Amino acid sequence: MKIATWNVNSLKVRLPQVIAWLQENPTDALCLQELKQETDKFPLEAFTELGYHCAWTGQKTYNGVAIISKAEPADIILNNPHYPDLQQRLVSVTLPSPVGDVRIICAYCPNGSALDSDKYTYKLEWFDALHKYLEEQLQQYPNLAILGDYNVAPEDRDAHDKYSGDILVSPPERAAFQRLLDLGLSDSFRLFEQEEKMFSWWDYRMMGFRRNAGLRIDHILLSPALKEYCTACIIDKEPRRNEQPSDHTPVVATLTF
DNA sequence: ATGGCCACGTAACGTGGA
Repeated sequence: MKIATWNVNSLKVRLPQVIAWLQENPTDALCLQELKQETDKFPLEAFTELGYHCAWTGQKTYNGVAIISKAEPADIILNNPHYPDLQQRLVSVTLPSPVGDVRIICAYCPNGSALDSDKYTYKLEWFDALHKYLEEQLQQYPNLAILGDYNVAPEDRDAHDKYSGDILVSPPERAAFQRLLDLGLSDSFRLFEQEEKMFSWWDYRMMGFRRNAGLRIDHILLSPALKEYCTACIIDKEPRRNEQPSDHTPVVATLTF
């Protein structure tokens, strides 16, 4: 089973790239963030033609998340029942697997903007609410994976030099991320030996990708039960080389049952 | 040369992203 996450920064613009990527990389569950389109504008047919099912929620201009899956999703939950939020950032589904149900959660965590911003406060609150939701979901679903754009680089090695103490790497943000790990979740990327300076996002400006001036902020977290089946986690930098790329690139985990 | 962005909505910039 392959599961993946990709912040596409506008599904309207990136749809051909997502379709091409899926054709090259058959994936059991692909979590997309930043659809930037209303729920009823979602290009369902493009995915159904490829044999995929979809669960999604969108809004105009901002946010929006989707889970594209080979199997039909069950028990779909949109947003966080513990956190009334107009911003569409969370979708959860259950998929079948050889070892039973697997809960897949797709998250687009807030950016936070700046340390003195109201958006930063919102970000930390949002993480607290996510923690509560995950705690509950983990009790219900031992096989759980939460994939998405966390907008947190967990450690110094996950950030290019120029980032220190600022937004995306500040201690409170890292603590919020760590509290998720403290639920028993594992950062699948760190289960394996990896090259140094591996990032999942690069600024469009200042030749960020060329200089590899990036951040690792897109993660796949696995519950203790699911972690046992994880045999690989890679960052696929190829789509970042596309014409008109997203500033994020996919992260892919392999589960071998 | 040490910097040069991108997408959206509404109509030439302002906002947000990270």
